Amino acid sequence: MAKIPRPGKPVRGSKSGVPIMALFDLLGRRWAMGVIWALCKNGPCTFRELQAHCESISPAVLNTRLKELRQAGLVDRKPGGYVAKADGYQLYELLAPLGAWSKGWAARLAKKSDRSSG
Amino acid sequence: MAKIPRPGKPVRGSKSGVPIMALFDLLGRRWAMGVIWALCKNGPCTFRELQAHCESISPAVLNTRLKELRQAGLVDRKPGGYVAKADGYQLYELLAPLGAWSKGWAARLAKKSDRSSG
DNA sequence: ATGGAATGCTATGTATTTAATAGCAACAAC
DNA sequence: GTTGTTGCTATTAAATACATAGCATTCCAT
Repeated sequence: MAKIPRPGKPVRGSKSGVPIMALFDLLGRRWAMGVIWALCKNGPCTFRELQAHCESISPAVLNTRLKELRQAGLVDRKPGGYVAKADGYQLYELLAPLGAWSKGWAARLAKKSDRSSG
Repeated sequence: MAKIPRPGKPVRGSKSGVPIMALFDLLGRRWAMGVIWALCKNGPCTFRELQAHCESISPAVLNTRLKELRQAGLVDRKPGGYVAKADGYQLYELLAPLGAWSKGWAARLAKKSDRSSG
């Protein structure tokens, strides 16, 4: 399986292991942010519920992401399903503003493509 | 080349094209956030300067990310180099808190691995 | 205890993405 | 015309993700 990024250790693309680079390595993987998002929005979920919330993630990838997020201390597994830990929620709260911002961004992009295509 | 995610259109892993999912698709690619980070921290950069700031990104990937970020309206190319556009800076400002947070996260993880490995 | 249903997850084969490296075409200075 | 910088492409290999099937375990009703 993929090497799991850890701050302080060399990370993909960074010898320094600066924390933000480790974080970007962790989050810059398919579905990583989506899983945190889904987990924090919907509360504790079973594996299959989480899979449903992510619409079309494959079990292999979900499982890999969950392992990574657990090793990163963001997610925990309890009897009954997966839960975001304190750090996971904090991260979600930092990510949350992106939700609102992305709507404006989408609108601006839509306008732009109006102009360029019609 | 990879399909570029656009809000409002089906995105990898999401039929709905909800803006946040499009954004996650865009940012959930290797180096995407790192490039925005580097560009906004260091100001306008030439291709090769950007490459240097990212330590070890390959030109092919950098070029791909830059194309995507330009299409997403986050980055612009001017004579003399690449610049973050307004949306790019806004996104950077939303991402910036992750920098501080990641240090605490790193510290907590380090403690945890102390406990588990020694 | 047997049948079903849900659970978490692995296995497999294929496609996509990224990496690593070399190198080209355009331009500028000398 | 040589040397250096620029932005970028080509190529080949490795890593990652996808899609699908399916297994082992647990639960519950019968």
